[in-house]
Amino acid sequence: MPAQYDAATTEREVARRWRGADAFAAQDSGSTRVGGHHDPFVIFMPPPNVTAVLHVGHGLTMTVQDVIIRWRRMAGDDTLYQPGTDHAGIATQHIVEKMLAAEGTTRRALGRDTFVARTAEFVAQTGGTIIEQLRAIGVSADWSRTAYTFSPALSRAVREAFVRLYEEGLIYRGHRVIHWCPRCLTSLSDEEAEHEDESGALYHVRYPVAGDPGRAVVVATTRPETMLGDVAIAVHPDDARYQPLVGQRVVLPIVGIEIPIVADAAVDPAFGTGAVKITPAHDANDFEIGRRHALPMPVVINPAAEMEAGADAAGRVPTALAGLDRFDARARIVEMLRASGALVRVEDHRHAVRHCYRCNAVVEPRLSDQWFVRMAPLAAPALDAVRSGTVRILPDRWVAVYVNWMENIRDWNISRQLWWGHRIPVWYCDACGWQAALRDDPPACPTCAGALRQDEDVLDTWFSSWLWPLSTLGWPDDTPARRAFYPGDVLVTGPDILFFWVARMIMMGLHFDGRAPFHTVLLNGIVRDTQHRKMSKSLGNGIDPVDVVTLYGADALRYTQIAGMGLGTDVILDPENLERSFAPGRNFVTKLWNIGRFLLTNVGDEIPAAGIGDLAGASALTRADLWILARLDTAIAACDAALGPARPDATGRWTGTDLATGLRLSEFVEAARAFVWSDLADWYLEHCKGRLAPEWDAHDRAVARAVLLHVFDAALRLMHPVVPFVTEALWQLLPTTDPDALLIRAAWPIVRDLPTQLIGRRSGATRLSAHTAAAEYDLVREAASAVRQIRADYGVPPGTVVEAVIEPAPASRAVFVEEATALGRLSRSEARVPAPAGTAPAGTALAAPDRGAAATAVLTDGTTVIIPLAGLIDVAKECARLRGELTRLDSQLAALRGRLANPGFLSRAPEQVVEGERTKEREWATRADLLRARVQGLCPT
RNA sequence: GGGCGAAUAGCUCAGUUGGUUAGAGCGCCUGCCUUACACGCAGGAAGUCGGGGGUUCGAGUCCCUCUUCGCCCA
Repeated sequence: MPAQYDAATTEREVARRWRGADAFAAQDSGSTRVGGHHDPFVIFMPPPNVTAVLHVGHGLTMTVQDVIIRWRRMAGDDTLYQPGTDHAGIATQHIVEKMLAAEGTTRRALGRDTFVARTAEFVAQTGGTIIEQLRAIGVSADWSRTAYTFSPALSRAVREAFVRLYEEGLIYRGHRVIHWCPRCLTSLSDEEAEHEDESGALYHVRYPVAGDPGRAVVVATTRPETMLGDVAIAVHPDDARYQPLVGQRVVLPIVGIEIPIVADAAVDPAFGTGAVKITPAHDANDFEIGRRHALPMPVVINPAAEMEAGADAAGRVPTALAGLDRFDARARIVEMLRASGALVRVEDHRHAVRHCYRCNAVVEPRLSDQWFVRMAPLAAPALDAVRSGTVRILPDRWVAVYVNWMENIRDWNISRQLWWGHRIPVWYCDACGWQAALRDDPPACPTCAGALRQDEDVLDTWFSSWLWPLSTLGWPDDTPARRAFYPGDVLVTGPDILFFWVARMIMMGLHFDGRAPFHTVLLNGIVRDTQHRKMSKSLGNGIDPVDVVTLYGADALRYTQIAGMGLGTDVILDPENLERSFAPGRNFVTKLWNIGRFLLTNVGDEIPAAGIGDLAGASALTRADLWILARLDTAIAACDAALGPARPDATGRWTGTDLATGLRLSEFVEAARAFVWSDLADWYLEHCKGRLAPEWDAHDRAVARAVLLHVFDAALRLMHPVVPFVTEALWQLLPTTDPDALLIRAAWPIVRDLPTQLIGRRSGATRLSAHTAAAEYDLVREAASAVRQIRADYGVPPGTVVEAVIEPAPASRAVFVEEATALGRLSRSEARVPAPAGTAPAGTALAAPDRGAAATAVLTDGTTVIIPLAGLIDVAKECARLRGELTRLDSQLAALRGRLANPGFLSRAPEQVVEGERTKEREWATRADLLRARVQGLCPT
């Protein structure tokens, strides 16, 4: 075995083996739902944009999913990790349009069909990039099922869904003010128009009353440029200041026309002056007010966000302003208002401005015709699914956010004025006015046989994404995959697409299948830099996971991300210092490798004659063996507790604490890591060094080898979901591994029934429970630590073997007598346990070492460890050390005794707690007495 | 403006229904190339649990309040 772990070579080799064994493949026939023998367990990968390159956000989410799926695969489930990409309408069209621009052409010059073909070609060339990158970080999805939202099969699902919803009256065409991105030249949904706080201004403008120029109404607005489209002023009906004016008319400055003053309850009397201008074509609220009052809706801003007299706006845009960008126009209009004296004042004003989530341009509200999904009927069951525990959200604080959104749901604009996407399957007959949504392209109008025209727009990409769990499994058809794997289990993604995607998938699953597509939503954190800024391309603070894989290996990347991520918390990484960020992962992988190296070189190729069960039966296990086996059980239990439960019980609903239990991957990896490093490597391996020596008893050496192999094998299984490559490579090297077996499909470790009794090889006829033996070994470890601490305190050179005299507490005498050699090895000491006072020959106990020149430690059970350190000891220092400890212990004891003297505590605290405190009091008192005696014997008063 | 959440060691976070001496990783300090590993080993320092008040035998944990920060929705 090479001394240095070579991640690149190993990962390539292991990946090849997995590929050769088709290790990621899900079996339709394996699911219990279709008569198989394994519970299905399904994760739908959030499809990355087909043009995307892997970033740390993907890396994190996909790694989380992969850890979960590998865990369930080993636990025996029939796992499906469903991968794929989405066609990303706006983003992809953007990229191709940029390429065209570089070639000096445009999509309009090419025409729709040519442009779409060109884009498809681009996707075909580059679309596989992110899939290859995901493979490189070890994502074990079933790549044979890789789906694509724009594939014929998934497009059919999209069309079917549209037509059904249309037929059900849940899709309709609406005429209203929507969010418009003037750069992408398309409409956006509410979710795609993101709020961003900006400092702006509130302009107070004077609108003189018609026929009475002395009087005026002052309105406050943040967008003065829209005034060209004003059709009214609105005030609250109860606002006493304006009541007399309602019904009168004011003169619109600059334009010079008269508009009415209306009363509407939607006006907030406390905002600004309490009077607002109404621009129905350019503000969603104003649109509603305009409709209520049957006001005209003149359009004064064009799709490119330039001032232009559009529908119903003849004469409203002065030539001086026509063609100006909306922000330039704002400045000019403010100037004009100021010059005419209409501008009363301007005050600073912070407000949320909507921006396009793709290009960040300021969104322009625009009056237009769009297709909408009626959301309330779909939201009700989806809301109920979460409320009833059919679907849980982790961390559970997101439930409130989900509920809040669902309760205030608004209809979803699904039209996009793009060419790259699923074209809306609605046809119009201009001749007779016939209109329909159709599953198959119609040849001609069924009513008048006239020519048909298909809707020009395409669907929001999310309209295909919300079908993902259904469409990837073959919906609308009743396929074997769908029968086996729908509904799925866990959905992992970032909270930023909770509404965009997760909530809508739940709606579609419930609507078309009757069952939610998964029972658990896990929202992971966001990857940020050390200044807590979200990593992004535009900030240039990103980390390329592929770089990390090259430098440190995929395992290091995965380990670092998982270990650094509490449930739903952000992961902080330093893009400037990859070494600092990823060293923990690399170091852990190296540690595992070196444990394997030690073990394999010492254990050799022999398969142990006996398994753990046999050894226990043969009473061959030592205290240390039972200790490490007990620690392994503890670790497995801790890992299981951190990860599970995998699914709700037979009722199909999460209840009680299960609503917020499990999928704590950082706790899982920490439990496994602590076992590997702190228990196995730091203690058990060190302990075994003596037993593996050639001169050691052959039988006990064989026992140690068997235990080592068993424990390391289990450790590799526990770690495999997080660091799959190095664990698979090491596991292949174990002599106990079947040549055809793969760790990826090996069984998840289970807590075993530890042998309940031990007749220790060197402990005569002592019968001990495994639990007691393990607890006794903890005492040995405590003694070793005490010796090490004294060594360090007194600067004993590491090579020097010191003498350690143990005066055991009566109950621990046998332990220390039997484990003296082991203790010595762990602490570089010659440990001896003198016979109890009275039975030892005079002068052999503690006369030999000068007690005055010794350092002392008192263990928790009352055992005293004495290290004679003639020449090194400093009585004053030792006294200070002991007195310090004694003082600390005494003050704690005083607090404890105070509690036990409190009648309220004794009468009201549970018996168990009181008893625990009493036990503690006895132990502490013993220790304090021993320490006090030592101080009195050693220290001058 | 409405809603949700957070504040625990220098940093990132655990801390389960109130009950040991509040933990982990990283970082920091000291000493070590002890033949698996210096990507390591051993030892160590470090927290008035954001401030104030309350409930309780007992509060990091429950309640109120203030401060600061984050997210979602208008």
